[in-house]
Amino acid sequence: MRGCSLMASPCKTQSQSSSYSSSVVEDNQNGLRRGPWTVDEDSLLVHSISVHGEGRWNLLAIRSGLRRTGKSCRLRWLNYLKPDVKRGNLSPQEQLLILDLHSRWGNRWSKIAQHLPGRTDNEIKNYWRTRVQKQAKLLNIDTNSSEFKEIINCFWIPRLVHQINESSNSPSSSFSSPPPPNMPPARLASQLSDTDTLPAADGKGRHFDTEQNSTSSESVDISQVSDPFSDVPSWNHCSEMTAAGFEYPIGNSRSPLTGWVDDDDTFGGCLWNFDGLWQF
DNA sequence: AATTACCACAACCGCAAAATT
DNA sequence: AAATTTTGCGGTTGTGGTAAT
Repeated sequence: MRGCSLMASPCKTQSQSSSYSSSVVEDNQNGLRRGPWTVDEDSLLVHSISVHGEGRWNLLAIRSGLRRTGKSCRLRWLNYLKPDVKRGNLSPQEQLLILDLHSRWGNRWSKIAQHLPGRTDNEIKNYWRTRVQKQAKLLNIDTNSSEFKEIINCFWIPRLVHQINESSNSPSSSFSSPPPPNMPPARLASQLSDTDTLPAADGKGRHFDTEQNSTSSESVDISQVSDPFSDVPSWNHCSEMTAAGFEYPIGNSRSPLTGWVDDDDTFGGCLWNFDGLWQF
């Protein structure tokens, strides 16, 4: 795997991280610190929260003696320090759920995160940007386009389901990202309750693409959301073109060698190459 | 061995809603 | 009721690690 799965502490030992402050910026105007958190700061924040509890972040920041904004403290706690935050790679089940929920809710990261125990909106957002949008970019397709959504439905999701089935069928599977044993199973979209549906309008003025907006302007019909684990593929609505083998969008002259494989006959003889997505 | 490019992720920012005074 | 503060969200940027050259 390239890169570092985690930034501040997991890539480093405690002592290394303690000295990991070269990039910390001191705001001269009010003496506040910015940038990566040190182990000492983390300890201070955790201790302060254990004493005063969560909330009132500005006050907490002052009480703790941390020269950080309340906002920064809140973010650090919620995205990293909170005990139930789950670290590590997203399981195929989680990826599947993200794809499914995003198709319905768009960039409602926090809402999506509510259905992935231990995962933060930031993590899901990063996943989407670094994995999903990367693929879209490679294909020169807009992630909001119907083409891309069809690719998700016809290739990506089936591939994930395939991998999940494979890993469940063979305990010794070498699948690189098995679900954590103690993790509560993430609910599938098809298992969401009615209260999970979107209201007619959230009134928050959040911005998401118009197509998503139009979709989310009405309650989601759960019955129309196929179970991705079902043996009956939900991608059977895919067009003849994609079922027979996806063709590049008109005008896309990119070489098939860079992102596609056609050596797997599992899903119609032509598959998007997702391999990189599995190898975290 | 040094440099460059890319990647994943943590952290910051601006904005708006909600809560409090 | 208005003003102020706090909280939460989504978008964006910055950083360090690693692979490639």
